[in-house]
Amino acid sequence: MNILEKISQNQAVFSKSERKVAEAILANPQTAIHSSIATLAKMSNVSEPTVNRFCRRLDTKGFPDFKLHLAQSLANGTPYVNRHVEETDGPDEYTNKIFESTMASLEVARQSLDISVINRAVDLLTQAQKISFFGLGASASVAHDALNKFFRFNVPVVYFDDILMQRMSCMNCTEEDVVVLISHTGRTKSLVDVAQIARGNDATVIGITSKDSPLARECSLVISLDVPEDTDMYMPMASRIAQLTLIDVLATGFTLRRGTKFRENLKRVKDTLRESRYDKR
Amino acid sequence: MNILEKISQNQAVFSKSERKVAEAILANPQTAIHSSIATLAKMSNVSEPTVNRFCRRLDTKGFPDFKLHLAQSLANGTPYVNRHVEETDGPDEYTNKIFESTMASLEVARQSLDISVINRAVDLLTQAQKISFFGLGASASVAHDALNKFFRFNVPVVYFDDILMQRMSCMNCTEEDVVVLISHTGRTKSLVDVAQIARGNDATVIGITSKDSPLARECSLVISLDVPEDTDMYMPMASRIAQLTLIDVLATGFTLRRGTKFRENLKRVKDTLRESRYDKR
DNA sequence: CCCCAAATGTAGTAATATTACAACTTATAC
DNA sequence: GTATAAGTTGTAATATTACTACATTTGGGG
Repeated sequence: MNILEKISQNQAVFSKSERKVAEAILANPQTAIHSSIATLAKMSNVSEPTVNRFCRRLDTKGFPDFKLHLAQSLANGTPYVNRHVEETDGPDEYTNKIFESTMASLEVARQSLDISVINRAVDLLTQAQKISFFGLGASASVAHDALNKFFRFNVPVVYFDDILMQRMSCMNCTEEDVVVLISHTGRTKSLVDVAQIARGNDATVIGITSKDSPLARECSLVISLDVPEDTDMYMPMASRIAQLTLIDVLATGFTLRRGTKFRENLKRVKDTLRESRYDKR
Repeated sequence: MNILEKISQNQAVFSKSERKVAEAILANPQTAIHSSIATLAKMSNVSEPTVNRFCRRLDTKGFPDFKLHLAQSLANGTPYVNRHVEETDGPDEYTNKIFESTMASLEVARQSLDISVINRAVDLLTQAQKISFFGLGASASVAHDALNKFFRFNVPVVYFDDILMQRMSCMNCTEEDVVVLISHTGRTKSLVDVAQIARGNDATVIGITSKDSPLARECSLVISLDVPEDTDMYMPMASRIAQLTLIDVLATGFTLRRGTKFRENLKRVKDTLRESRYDKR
């Protein structure tokens, strides 16, 4: 637990002098971590052992250990967990909050991932005759991105953000095809339909969605991403980034499974792109 | 800057013994922060002053100060930027490495951002009669995502991933239009052309690209994102995530500028979407 | 092979933190 | 009100830890 919060919460437990120390630290934690026990004692107008006792009361081994904990609390850009954007935030505030909460969501997503499922998904993708990526709305751009990645692998790959095209494409599926469906909520009706159609034609359906959703129930394999979505803004933000990172993971797993020679191919693709570019000076 | 990155990057600068220290720390940073200089010296098979010199070479005041920095690096969910995926990595390894390096890149991107430029960009976007988002390849899906976001704002917004459509669209630009061009390298020829056409018609051109690139030179305003791209995989990964997060920032700035009433509109858009969904139990 | 510079280690010194204990404060019982 | 015990705080001694100055070693070039 964050030691700064701990200090402000345990105020009641502290003795008079200890509270002085707490105040001195809270007033300027950044200075505190760069001070010696003597300096901090002076700043708080108490003796050195008092500071030491203060540290121990917070379940640290002593002053140096306490400083380490404090340093870590300060390092986390997110001292107070839910850094939602406020009405009154200026550009620097909302920029930092969005970046920080995006990073935090990625961390949560990473921890919620089931590696064995990822591995299985990579298995299925490498064996596929044809891969389709479908999504709608915000998830459409994720599917679009997946197309861009897997297209380089020289595998037949398909992407549509049009419901009818998605349905028609799935009508012609075979059991050797893999269909990847992307949806944060997993409750988009037409995407659930697409899943059923694909399954009806024996295709393998991989869902990148939240578990226990209607879509999840129709999939052969579900990669569930439990990302806390910031609903304040009424737009998918963090969920989408997590999905994209997952696509990166799948693409990387794909290339690793294919071996070194395959990666030389990739380099050639990249080299070809260079012709459409201005030279790097 | 993250001191763990610094250690792995500066390997070349270190002397033989210093490298031993670096290895010992990288092998088990968690232990390192709880050790005294003597313990760490033993673990690395060097003398105490060597450890001290090692710390100073990393621009810290000494060993205790170094430990503080190290503690802060460990506290951030983002251990190393340079955790490249290896040939031999298993699914859990490459998954974690990709998530971690993505988070690290976001942190780097955040620090490289110029807030005043963001603020200016939000200004321009809110005043625009029509907003266009153009990108090619991997950046196309970012533009696609931007479309999805800004479309909800009830502003005329346009997106094309087709070069000809992009050009034609820019032919009809006016000075009240804003064109946002997305490109990691900023060296894609046809996108530079598009910038010139748009500028020729007095439109405002915002570039989300790397600074000092040919594209940057053609833009009215450049939001530069300096993200270290992992080139091992020959695919844009981190740069794209940073671009998307930047889009989130711009969209958020946009809504904040428009005020509360505007945000109620957004809620209605979201509520409308609900009809296409299965109910949440 | 020798010299010089860089690197590393040794031993002493300085700083910092911890402990033991004494003095003081406060609360409570009589 | 006073005695006493418990709790709090400070002082001074001690132990730990980090740093500095200098000696020794190593390695590379003439």
